[in-house]
Amino acid sequence: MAKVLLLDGNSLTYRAFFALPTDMATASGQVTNAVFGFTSMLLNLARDQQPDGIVVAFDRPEPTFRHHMIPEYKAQREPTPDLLIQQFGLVRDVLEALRVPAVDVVGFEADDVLATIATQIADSGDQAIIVTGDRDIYQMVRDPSIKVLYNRRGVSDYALYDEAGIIERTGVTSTLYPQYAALRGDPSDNLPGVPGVGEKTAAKLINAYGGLDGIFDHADDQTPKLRQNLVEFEERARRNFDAMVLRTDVPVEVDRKALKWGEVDVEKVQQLFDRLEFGSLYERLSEILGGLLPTLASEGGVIEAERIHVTSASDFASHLDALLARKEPLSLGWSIEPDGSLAALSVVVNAEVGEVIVAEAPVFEDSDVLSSLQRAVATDGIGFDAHHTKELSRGLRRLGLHAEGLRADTAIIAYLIDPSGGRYVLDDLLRKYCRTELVRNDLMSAGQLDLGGGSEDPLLDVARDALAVHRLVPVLLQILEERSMFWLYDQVERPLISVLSRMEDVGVGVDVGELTRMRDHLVAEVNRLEVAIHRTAGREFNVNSTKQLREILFDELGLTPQKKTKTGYSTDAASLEKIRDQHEIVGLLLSYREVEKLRSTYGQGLLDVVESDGRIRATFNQTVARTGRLSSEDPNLHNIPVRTALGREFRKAFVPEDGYELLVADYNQIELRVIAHLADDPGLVSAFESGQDIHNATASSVFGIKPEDVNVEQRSKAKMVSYGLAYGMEAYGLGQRLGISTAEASEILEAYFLAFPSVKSFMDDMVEKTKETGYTETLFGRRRPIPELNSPNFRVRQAAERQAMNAPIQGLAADIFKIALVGIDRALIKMGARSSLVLQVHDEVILEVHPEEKSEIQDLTVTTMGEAAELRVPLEVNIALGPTWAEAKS
DNA sequence: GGCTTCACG
DNA sequence: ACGTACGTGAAGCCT
Repeated sequence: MAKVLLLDGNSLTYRAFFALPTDMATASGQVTNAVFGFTSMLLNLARDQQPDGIVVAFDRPEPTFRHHMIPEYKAQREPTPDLLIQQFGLVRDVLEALRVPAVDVVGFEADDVLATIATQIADSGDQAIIVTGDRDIYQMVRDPSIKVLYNRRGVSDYALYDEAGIIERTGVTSTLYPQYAALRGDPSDNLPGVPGVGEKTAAKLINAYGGLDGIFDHADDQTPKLRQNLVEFEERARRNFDAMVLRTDVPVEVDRKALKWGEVDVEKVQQLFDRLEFGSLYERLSEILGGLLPTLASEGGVIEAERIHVTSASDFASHLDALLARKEPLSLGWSIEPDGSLAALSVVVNAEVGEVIVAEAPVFEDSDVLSSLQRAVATDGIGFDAHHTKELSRGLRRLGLHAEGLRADTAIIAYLIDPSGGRYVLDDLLRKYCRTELVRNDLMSAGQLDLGGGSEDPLLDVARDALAVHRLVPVLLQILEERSMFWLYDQVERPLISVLSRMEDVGVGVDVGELTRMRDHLVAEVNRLEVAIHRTAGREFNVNSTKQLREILFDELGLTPQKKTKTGYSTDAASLEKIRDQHEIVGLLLSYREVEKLRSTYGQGLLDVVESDGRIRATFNQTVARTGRLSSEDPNLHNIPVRTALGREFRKAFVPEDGYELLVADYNQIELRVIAHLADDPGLVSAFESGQDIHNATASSVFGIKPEDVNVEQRSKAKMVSYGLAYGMEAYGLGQRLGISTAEASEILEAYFLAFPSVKSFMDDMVEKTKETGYTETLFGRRRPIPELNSPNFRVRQAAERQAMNAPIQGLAADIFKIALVGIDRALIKMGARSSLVLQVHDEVILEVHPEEKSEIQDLTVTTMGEAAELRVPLEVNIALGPTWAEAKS
């Protein structure tokens, strides 16, 4: 039998407000007496009653009566003070953080809602305890399923009533209480009853005649004075009665399965209780929850590395062995030399006293150290936690160690919790999630000169990192669990770290000779074009300077400016394209821009980063893109040219290891398929199921013509619409890109939404849902907060709406792709392949495959990618092999 | 370090 | 009247 506490939010907050002084306020001046009192009551109740669930109901007047935010409590009272009104919002915030449902129903008061819910609970065989300072609720008491915890006064004076208790207190049974109260009135509420009828008389009359009807039928039997009052005030008593009877048919449904007291939103509780300066309540809550909450900063949370052992190899190995015997995951800190080798490693020994062991590079050459370390970080070992483990695992790999036993990567988890969170520096995370400061300067004695250039003691910092990780891990893991994001972490992001780590190590082969030839050719072209541009302009200038270029084009040559940027007229390609006819220079500039871009970013840029073994090793970021995608830097291998013939040449310079081939596989239209799935649009789904060219099919639907009659132009328009739509594009933008008028673009858009109506409603629903929750969510639980959705700035809000439409689409595509990547890697390991993954580009994977493994890997790649997720439409994969990236593109 | 431009999905 | 497609990273100019 479950026990549920039902609280009257209005009544209790009201009581708390008048019981506690209003000078109780935060440093910033917010009065908190009522919200404090209410929260304190709730925590006491939770502690004393040990309920399974808690629900809080609030009054919700009809909108027409809304001259006040809440009704004047019990009608005839003085207006509710503003200081109290302010705090109702805070009470709701507290409830949200505690994950206690707050219920209100338009047109009903809290006690009607509670009466209804209590009846539902009782009917299903569970127990309800209603907590309120309003005596009307007495009528709801039923043995044994409904009890009332009546708040007599203040915040801690309660009486628990069962049926016997009600009879003892009032002299009548709970069911007769409304009639009793109607007669005697409620002096404390200024509600008059029948004069001359007090508690005793009311009870006597009710019990003698069974109710108001009987009493008024027998009025003649009473003493003359009583009789006269009864006759005179019958109508008042009956009115009282009508107002007194609680409704048990309020349209309200509480999800009983979700009713679980105790699973609080740790992050929100921390933030809110910190803001409200509820340090003591936070401690009490933590105690009630069994000490699960991390310390608040206001409680003086500071951690410091107290004792550091920089040990010899044998010391370090034996320390590690002792730690291994504990069978608990190690908390590690690390630092890496510029060359990528492991510089230092730290391990928490005793977090309480800040004891950490640290070892420096030469120690890692020792075979005992290596074997102990390998046991620590192996899959079948006890595992480890650390920050940014991709870099750590690359450092360990250079020592011949396989760090596959990762449990928590604090950077990755922090990213999953909030992908907009910036750089994920340990100190910041510790402050944010543990309200704890990491002491970074204890060796820096006063008067010592800071010469700059980093920390005064890098080894100590490495030790502190390990302590920070140790503190953070339980908090972060709990948040993942609370948000049902553990699967995404454990099955996708965590294994992906190792995949990316090895891809970075493997790198991708480059034909330096080919690349150099291309670069040289481009340099010559750029020079040729530059001369031509200077000649045409009539003088020399820096063509790469938009500022100087603006002068030439718009001042000296008098060309027509198209649009403005923050600093002046734009010279971007779209603008230049429009004025191509106005002057010979424009075409030259467009060519120059194309060639110069290729020369600098790709020709020179790639040559600059080729390593001595003829390979390029980029960094694949897993904590950058807010949608869940990966990114690539140093160099960016996600934007190697492909759209123009000249640019595409660069892909010929991407080659496999000698004797291998490149295998390229990409998803066909994955984002559109994701839209079809999410919107569940019949037209779009069937277009994909039929297997025909999707843009052709779309054009056919949009323009109302047969698929075979669709011309190139119509197909490209349809394609543009399909993609633009995933970004929340409007008619203007479509028009710009199609080179047609906004009106014409608007017609095409309308036709599209007419042909695929679910797509439109899906987009609208996304924005609506995100406004409510504050974040978008993919099918696999990846979240992206979009707070700007409620911005008062129209422009900001509109941009946020587009993000809310796009994030679930791009995010789900990213989820699917990551799942596929992990799956492919796993399959390669399982078959013991010599072939390796070398690149990934959002929906495309590139492997270098050994000829003998070709067909097996081709099969497993197609299968793994195709089965990465089960959508309403098939996931189609294009795959091809070749001697270069260019030639392996189908 | 901000701005502009442009490469990719 | 204004602004107008999501997500990245790099090069180069300029303050």
